[in-house]
Amino acid sequence: MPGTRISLKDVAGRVGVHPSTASRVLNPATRQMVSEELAARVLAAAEEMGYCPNPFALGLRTRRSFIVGVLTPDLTNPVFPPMFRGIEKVLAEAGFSAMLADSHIPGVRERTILDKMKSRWLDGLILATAHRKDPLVAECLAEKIPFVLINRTTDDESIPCVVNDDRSGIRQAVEHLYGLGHTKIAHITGAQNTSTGYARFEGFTESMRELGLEPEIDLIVNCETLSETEGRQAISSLLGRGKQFTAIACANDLIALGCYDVLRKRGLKCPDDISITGFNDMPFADKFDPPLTSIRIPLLEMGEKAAGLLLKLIEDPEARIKSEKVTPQLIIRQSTAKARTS
Amino acid sequence: MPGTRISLKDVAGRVGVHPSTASRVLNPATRQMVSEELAARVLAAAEEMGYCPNPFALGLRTRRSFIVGVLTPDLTNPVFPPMFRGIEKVLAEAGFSAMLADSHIPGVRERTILDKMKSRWLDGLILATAHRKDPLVAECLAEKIPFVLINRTTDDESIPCVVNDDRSGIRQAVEHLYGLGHTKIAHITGAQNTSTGYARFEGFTESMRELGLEPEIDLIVNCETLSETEGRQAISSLLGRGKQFTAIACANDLIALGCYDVLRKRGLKCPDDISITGFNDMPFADKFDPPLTSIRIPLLEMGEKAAGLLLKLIEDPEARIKSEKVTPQLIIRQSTAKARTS
DNA sequence: TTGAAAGCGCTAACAA
DNA sequence: TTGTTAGCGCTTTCAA
Repeated sequence: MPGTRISLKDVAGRVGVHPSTASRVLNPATRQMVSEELAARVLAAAEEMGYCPNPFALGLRTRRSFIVGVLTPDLTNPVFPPMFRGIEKVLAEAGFSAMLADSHIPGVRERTILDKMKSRWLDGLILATAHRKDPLVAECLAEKIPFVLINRTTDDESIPCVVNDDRSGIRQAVEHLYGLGHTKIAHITGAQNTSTGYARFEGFTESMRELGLEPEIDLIVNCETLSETEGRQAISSLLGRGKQFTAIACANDLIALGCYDVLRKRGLKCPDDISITGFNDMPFADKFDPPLTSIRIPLLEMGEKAAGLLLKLIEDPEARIKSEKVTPQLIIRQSTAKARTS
Repeated sequence: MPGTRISLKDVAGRVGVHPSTASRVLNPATRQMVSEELAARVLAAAEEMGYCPNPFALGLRTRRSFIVGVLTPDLTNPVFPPMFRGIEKVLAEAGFSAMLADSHIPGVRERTILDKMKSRWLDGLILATAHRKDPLVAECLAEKIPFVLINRTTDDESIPCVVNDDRSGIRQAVEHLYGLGHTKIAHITGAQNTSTGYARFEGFTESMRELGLEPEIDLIVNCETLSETEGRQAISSLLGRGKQFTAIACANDLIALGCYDVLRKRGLKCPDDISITGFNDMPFADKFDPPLTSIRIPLLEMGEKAAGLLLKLIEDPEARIKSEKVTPQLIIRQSTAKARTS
């Protein structure tokens, strides 16, 4: 940026030492090579002159940018801003900045974005875009790029990630519904090629069986995208099958909202006719009509943890990183109620 | 990033030319200096070898990073993700990337973030954090940093910005309420040290007067932060004043949601007892209870325009940039209804 | 403990 | 039209 451009040479000149000496002082790791008295003078001069290392020159030498790339699949999905905030907070504390790209359109744009991020020599990547089998993840792995997955992971469990315990989440929803007397419970899934969609689906069938309820194939509908639109289609399909059910466990809040639309349009009442649970506990879920029972995920914490893992990995690319799984919590509101005994 | 690190020298070596020749070919602006035949060979080699310029070396020479910094005051406020998406889209098309920082806590963190962004030699800045008198904006101006304001502007109208026509927005709300028979209309403002809060307040009093309604000081409450919490406090204060009113024009949807809470807790009905309008038309405003009448802002378009202006400014820092004002639109839902004639 | 010198990869002024 | 050279600002080896 324009303005003050004080170089190391300027600082060194002011103190009357060689630039390399000034460099040694300004780098904490090499500071003890320099006499205390000199170091103090250099430090004072640097401070006074407002010295600030040129990131290009620094990067050219050290191949480090102190920039981390963050890839989100859809920033307007309210789960991502808190995650990003957590990420950025931890990064900033460590002197890193975050480059954010929102792929929005899956597939082609993800590819482009990754290429661009690679070309920028970032120090690492946080990917919120992973699929269960993801060529981009495989590529990062092959190229030994330090990276961490967040929110979703891949089938390869060795990859460092920070995810929510989706099985636990959906189980809490199913048990809650069962506790209200529901036995005919439908599930609208998330995309099965994402770990979240898949884990929630598996968690659903598992917990149903544990309760002695056989999950019925006619009561499960797939959604490829977590959106209101797909939610509307899904519940319409469900209602069209003529199979009775009194509750739906949705893989996501947006899908639940899509269900709200269709129920209202068809004159059905939630929760009187059909109970609905969401997933994510998005902001203002308590303001919906009816307030949505959902699964709260510690999003900020996930972001912080992901950034923490990545920083470790950047420091030592060979480090054994332990993935983290955070625990979600059922938030009961008014979209779920006792099953009608009709 | 690790992996392939093909330098210009490598490409030149393969073709058997001097690195500077290869450089000339790879830079479209200087390509015509090189014979077509040679240029083609260099281009082919670069492509084949997957050459990608080292951004540090490039930046060191050209002082350009092709990175733009974006500062938001609160990314979890749903107006910002669409803006960011618009920004990033236009930037990406021009080969730029976006560094995002969310100040969250106003004041101190904004300062830190700006300092860090400056230290990174970004090519420009998009600030969504501006206050009417903003020392950071003044600083960017003084240091001749290319920057554009988005969403909010400052009192100094010469600064390039992309804002919404807030006066028009609030006027639409007031006229809508008036059309429903409301004459005792309250206003919960946004922070008066932001252009949005101030313009909405001014727009409110202006349009009230134009309708022959004198805005009453007792029916106007200030909010410093656009949050549900402050909205709750504001409407509580309003209700406590004992002055009658049948409608509230809120400066923001979050404030309106805070109002919902208090009304419900006190057993008052919206819109039966009190009509409420929001501002921003946040996602899912149609799903609230009741669906919120609000002012829709073309957020994506604002982001795109802001990025467009900034790119112009980066290309020519002396360019005369014309600020843009986008037009909002009233979206009528069920939080507003005919005034009771009691 | 400090200074000198080389070089990271690139561009641009100057030479040929 | 192409090659040579210098240098952007920094770190790091080597020498003193």
